[in-house]
Amino acid sequence: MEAMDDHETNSGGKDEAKPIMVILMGAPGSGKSTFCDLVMRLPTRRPWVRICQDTIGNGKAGTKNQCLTGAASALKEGKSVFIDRCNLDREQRADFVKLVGPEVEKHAVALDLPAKLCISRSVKRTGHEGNLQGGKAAAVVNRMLQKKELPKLNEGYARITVCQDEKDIQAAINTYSALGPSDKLPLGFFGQKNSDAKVQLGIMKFLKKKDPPGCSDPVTNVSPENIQSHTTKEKDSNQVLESCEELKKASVGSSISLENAPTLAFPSISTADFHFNLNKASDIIVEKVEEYVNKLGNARLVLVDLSQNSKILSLVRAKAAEMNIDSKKFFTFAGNITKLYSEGGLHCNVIANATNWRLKPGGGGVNAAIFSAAGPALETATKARAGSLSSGKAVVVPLPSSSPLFSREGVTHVIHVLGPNMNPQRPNCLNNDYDKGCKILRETYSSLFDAFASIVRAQGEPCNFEKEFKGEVQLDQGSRNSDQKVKREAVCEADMNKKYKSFVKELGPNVGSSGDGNTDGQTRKAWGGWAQALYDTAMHPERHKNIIEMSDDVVVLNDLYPKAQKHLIVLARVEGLDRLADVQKEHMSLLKTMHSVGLKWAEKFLSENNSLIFRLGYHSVPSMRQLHLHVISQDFDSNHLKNKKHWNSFNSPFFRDSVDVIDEVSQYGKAILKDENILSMELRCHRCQSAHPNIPRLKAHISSCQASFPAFLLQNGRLVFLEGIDANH
DNA sequence: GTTCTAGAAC
DNA sequence: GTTCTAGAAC
Repeated sequence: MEAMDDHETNSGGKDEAKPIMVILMGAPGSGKSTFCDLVMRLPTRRPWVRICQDTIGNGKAGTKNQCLTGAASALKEGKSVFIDRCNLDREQRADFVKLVGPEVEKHAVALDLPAKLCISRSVKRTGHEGNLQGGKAAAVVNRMLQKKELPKLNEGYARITVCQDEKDIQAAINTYSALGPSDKLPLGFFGQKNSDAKVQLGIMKFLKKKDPPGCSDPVTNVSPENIQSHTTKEKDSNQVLESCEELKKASVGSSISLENAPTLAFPSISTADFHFNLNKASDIIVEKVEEYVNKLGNARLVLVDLSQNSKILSLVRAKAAEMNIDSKKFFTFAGNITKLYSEGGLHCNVIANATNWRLKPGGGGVNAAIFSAAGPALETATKARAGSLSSGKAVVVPLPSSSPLFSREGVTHVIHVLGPNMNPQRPNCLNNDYDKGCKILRETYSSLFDAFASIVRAQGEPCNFEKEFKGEVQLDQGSRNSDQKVKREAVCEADMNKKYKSFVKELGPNVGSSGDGNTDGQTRKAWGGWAQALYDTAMHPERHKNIIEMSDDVVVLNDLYPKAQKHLIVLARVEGLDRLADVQKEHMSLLKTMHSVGLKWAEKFLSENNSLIFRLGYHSVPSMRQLHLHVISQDFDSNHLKNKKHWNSFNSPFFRDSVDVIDEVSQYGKAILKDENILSMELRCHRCQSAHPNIPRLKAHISSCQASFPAFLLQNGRLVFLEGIDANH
């Protein structure tokens, strides 16, 4: 909570007094009323009004509407308000956020204290305004806490403070009581999450379905999106169940937002240590962003600076607005670039590092911060890519999964860039030659955005897919510089050994007949002996039992290790069609046949058990040779489902729905594949999307979760279930 | 794909 | 101490 300990108020601007609305949230007993009392005790500061649902009814139980009316009129009078009610879930808070326009800054202060503490306080107290005391309190608090959703920036708050202990609360009280009538607080997300949170972070966060869009406020400097489920820490299974219900509501009608999109977070290059003129730099940033932002499909660019009062951010913001740059695809963000997800809820899979020519840690600023946050893994991986960097250039470093930036923040790549130096105190200064400086800075941003584009393309984002097939040259900024080792393969450093081993294996006797050659520059694993079973079944079905249907095109068999009550495989019988990556337009009719055969079986199972729900699809990177379609019921009730890979191979974008594959192949001539790396991402319920720390807990949860499936799965026939039987239940 | 198991996490 | 994961062998 460094920010609050410093009493970071900014009374610099002589703005006229502007009221703010502070929405408190916390269980009974968390200390909301005390919080307000303590802040308001100081008469010299900002005029405050406390809107408390327990007292607003004048003896009778107050209503939410009374609170809304009360808050609106206080704000109209120019007073700042505290909304003192539990406000534990998003829906409860939403009406207050919507109450007034962007002219009133909305803050959230969450008093997120241990349940035990709130309960013991509630049980003990007498004379509570809401008359919640004694034995009943425990049950009520418990029930309420199960609904708890920590506030997120995308609900519309300019500032969020999460307090998890008394020290945090005191700091927040200090912050708000020191706030004069025209002072402004730094915006963004403040407050530590429990470091022992059970939430596993992985790349999933870039891919998961999101809250409905539309909460973005172009005036503020915060991301329009935020974390979905940091609230799952320490939840017991009951609580998770409860939150299913909430998510169920939330998932109805939600649409896919850009939060899934690949995102590059970058600092302003050369304007800190290298003293580049801010005005000129902001022109170049906006110019380059405008040039690239529409070439990047859905991918997003985010300019990040540590300070909310950052001059470069406000310059760029103003110029970007002038140029009408799509604020969903480009925005500024005040926060620590190494903690964008964990502290700011912003998902950035790629971050740029303004580094030094030696590509070494240290030197202060962003470079020191990124190297330090990423751990030694980044240094090693960087060394493997390049030994030095010249200005104007960029080098892409895939971040090993061992790096905390990868596991905690979900950063998969760091792009090092070196901008022009205008600081005479530093080596290679351009002596105020801004002609040259601007030219190099432009080149730097081009290198950066090209490098990002190459990552986006390599990840096969649908939005960029078409371009890839129009024969655009794959840019690999990282291997362009002459003074560095050329490593074309965009694989994680951590995978190098494995890949090398499998390459060596490939030379051995185990190689399958249909070449494991390199198409499109990607290394392919050789098939182990154990991986040939399906191939053999396809070629010689007569040698195998367990086959339930056979034709010239396909063989259908029960999966030997079913991962659900019903799990079968529709196997293609074409020689040389080892996996989805081999599928081309010429296989369209085969794909359709496989789909209809799979569908027929799903329908047969449905006729026997109408509560089943099926999904048909392929693994992006199968373990077994020979193209096969999985037809799997969505109960995942099976002892064979044992690990993360099992789960994620059926419940992440790694699983490619047959309907989508058919669309993609017909449109682009091949299917979009996801990397195996995503199999190590966090475990989330396929229905309510709640996160779970391990497989046993996940399985316990899914055995009873009845939440609606995400909207994505309910579309385009991705899920197969009986008409009239609602897949939501 | 599974099985086995060391050692991390609890 | 037990549970769980993840890597290697097959």
